[in-house]
Amino acid sequence: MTIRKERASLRRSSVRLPRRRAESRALLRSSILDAAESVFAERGFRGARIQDIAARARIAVGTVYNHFTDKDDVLGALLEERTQELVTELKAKREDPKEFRERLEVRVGRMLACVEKHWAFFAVANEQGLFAGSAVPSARAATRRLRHVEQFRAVFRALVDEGIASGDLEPIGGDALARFLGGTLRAFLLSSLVERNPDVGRRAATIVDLFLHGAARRA
Amino acid sequence: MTIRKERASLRRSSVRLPRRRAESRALLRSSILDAAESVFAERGFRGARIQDIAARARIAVGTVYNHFTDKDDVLGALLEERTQELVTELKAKREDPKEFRERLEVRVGRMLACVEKHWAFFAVANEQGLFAGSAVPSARAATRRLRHVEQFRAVFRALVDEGIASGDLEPIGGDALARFLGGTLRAFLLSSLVERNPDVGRRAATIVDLFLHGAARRA
Amino acid sequence: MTIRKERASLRRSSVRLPRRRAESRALLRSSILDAAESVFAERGFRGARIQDIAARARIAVGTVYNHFTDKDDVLGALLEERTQELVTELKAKREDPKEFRERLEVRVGRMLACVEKHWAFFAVANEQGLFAGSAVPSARAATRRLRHVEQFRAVFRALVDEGIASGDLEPIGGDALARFLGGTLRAFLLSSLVERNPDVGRRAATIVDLFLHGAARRA
Amino acid sequence: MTIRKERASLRRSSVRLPRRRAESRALLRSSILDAAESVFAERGFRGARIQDIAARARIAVGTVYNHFTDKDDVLGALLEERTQELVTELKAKREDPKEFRERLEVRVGRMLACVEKHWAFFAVANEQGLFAGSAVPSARAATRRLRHVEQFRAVFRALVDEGIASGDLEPIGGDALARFLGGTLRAFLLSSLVERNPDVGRRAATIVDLFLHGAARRA
DNA sequence: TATGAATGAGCATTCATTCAT
DNA sequence: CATGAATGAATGCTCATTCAT
Repeated sequence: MTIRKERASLRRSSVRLPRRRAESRALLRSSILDAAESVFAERGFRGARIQDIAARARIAVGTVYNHFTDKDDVLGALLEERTQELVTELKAKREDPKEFRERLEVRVGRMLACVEKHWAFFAVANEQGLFAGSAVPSARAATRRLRHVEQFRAVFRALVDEGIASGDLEPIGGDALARFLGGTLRAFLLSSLVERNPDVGRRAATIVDLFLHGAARRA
Repeated sequence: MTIRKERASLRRSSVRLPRRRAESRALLRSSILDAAESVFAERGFRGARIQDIAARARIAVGTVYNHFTDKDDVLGALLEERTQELVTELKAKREDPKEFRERLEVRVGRMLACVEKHWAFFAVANEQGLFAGSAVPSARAATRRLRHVEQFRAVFRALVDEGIASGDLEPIGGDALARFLGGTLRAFLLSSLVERNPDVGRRAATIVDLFLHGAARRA
Repeated sequence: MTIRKERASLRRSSVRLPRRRAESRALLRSSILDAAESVFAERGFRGARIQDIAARARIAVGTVYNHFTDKDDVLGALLEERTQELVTELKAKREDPKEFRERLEVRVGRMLACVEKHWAFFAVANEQGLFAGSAVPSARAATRRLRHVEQFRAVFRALVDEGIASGDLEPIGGDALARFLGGTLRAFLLSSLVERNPDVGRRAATIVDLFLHGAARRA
Repeated sequence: MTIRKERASLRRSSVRLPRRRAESRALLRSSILDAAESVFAERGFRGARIQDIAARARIAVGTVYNHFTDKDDVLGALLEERTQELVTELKAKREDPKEFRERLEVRVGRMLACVEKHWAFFAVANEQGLFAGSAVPSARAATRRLRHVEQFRAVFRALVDEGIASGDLEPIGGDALARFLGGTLRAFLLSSLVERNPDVGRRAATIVDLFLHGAARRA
């Protein structure tokens, strides 16, 4: 309704209309992905019915198919989109502190925040084995997923390599450390999902501390 | 048909037969669970067809229903059975060393061995959120699962509590440490699944080391 | 958009425009029918999607519905249009020769030419049972079709009746002869579709010869 | 019911049961094909719903899929089965008369009888272009169909070649004559479908007469 | 009037479950 | 008990049709 009025008053150039259309198209696509994210999270990929996704997005089934070729495509697009968003968030930023431990804390904090926002995606990603292959869904999706797994791994790897380079981490295999970091994060991410503890900063500090110095009693 | 006749002619003692029957029944049940484990691991719970499970167990579909009420029941029984087995394996044993770090290594080692043997179960358990709730399959199964999750948690918790009690671990929240241990294990378990590195002992040492002292460069 | 503006600037007489409009309307309608003809021929009526027809006519789906009430109507209009055209072509013309055999040859020749031009329509007509009821699509269309079948039959019947009247054909039932003529034509029409033999005249002669004297060895 | 009783009284050997099963399986398959034949004939291939076929066969939808992989497979099997039956019927038999015209009459008569029995199949075959390609259904079915078309052609061709060899037919191209015969037959077959004239013999004579001597007035 | 995205009824196909043998 | 064919509800996907622009 609002949109229609806006359009009427804004009708200025022949370029305007297509732009609007593209916008609304993108909006719809995005709301389908949002709906899919939550339905996938609730019922798992196979348990999710296109009908449910459509209903949650308040559109008709057919409309889903105007934006995605099939169910696999919805999943693929979701992983693509969210992975991109998250990986961007996790990469180093110019304003990040220089000292390793602080850098780590900042970035782990960002990740926790992300997860809080997109916990549903994490459930999906986990089911799809994004954090470590488990089930074997459709072959088509599988190829696509590999790329995403790699992206995540690369982020953790880069983080760890930085630490090794700066002499802040033990020069054990970077791969093992990356996994260790991932595992530590994961352990607390999952509990965040349940507990909804809002103090992200403190948790980040705890995580980083355990990652760096372990659980052993310190003198 | 043939089998029944043979049995009839072999009838030896009125005690013998029931025992045989019970044995063969248990054997069949067990082989169905084995089949289910691998099929669930390959295709996920919803992706697995009773038909596939039956085929892998070299029996007819109907036979599955003579042993389990429905698909959910197969999953439930599988989780029950394997969880039992694993938890038993993970609990302290009398012959375990007394010193904490060694105790830990021995038990982590046992766990790695378990996983190697039952990697398929871990895939299933992971999908079912046994290690941290994600997807929400059938409600019926959900209740049952909670118990399993608790059993696993309890094992880790006990392990960590021992360490805290003996003064070997920082007295942070036992829950957090239990999660940390779980996460660290998980990180390496998953890679074991892929890499199939046979040297369990060395990996256990690495894991325990990281758990205790973290990844930071040591002086 | 552009088109509308151009039109607006070209507005010359109040009479002109409506005529133009009517013309362009008819043109569009006709191009939709052309598109429909080829798509129906390729995929059959039920297999043809309005979308395909629109695409082939280089218009939007909605436009099809501005000219026809529904898919059945497109088919109906197509049959109507083409049947009319063909029947006109097949009827006796003033310049046709008087002698029966020659008349026959001329008209069979015309028919062959028609088919060559509208082979796609024949495929459609055949599917619709225009040459002999087979499938039973929608009831609405069925009524309409009957009229077309009758028109075709009438043409053949008239041709044959002429021959009987002039004493050139055996006075067996006119209906049977009409069918025989139709069948003979059909046999060669279909091969024309495939072979694309351009010598219409010679084929017409062959057909007429077989129709008149049969396949038996002549002394 | 009857079957069950029979079985009880006949239970003799372990071979008996499988044989029965195979029989009932074949029976079911056959009744599905019968149902499919009539539904395809009524609504066309695409218009026919598996549900309709199942209903007409008085079975559940799923049962259709226990016997055929998909809808295309049902069509394919139908064409296969019936084509085989018909081609067999149309081939020369030892007891056929030696004289060409009589041979022809006998065989044309057999064909008419066949059609009367399987008129529905002819409608299907016609839609599928078995008698002359028109619509283009699924690619998978297409390959299969080609074989059937060829079988039919071969039968007509053989018939005509016999006539040419024996000097009873004009040595025009055998292909053209085969088509002519096919067309003539077809013309009357289709009318049989409608008229249900039972006197097969007389019609066969008429057809053969027209095929051999044409429609021209004889002295 | 042309456009093309949205709609949702309709259909092919799958698969958990039953049950006669 | 084991068997496996039959069942039919459930679900992904299609496509004729509508309607706001």
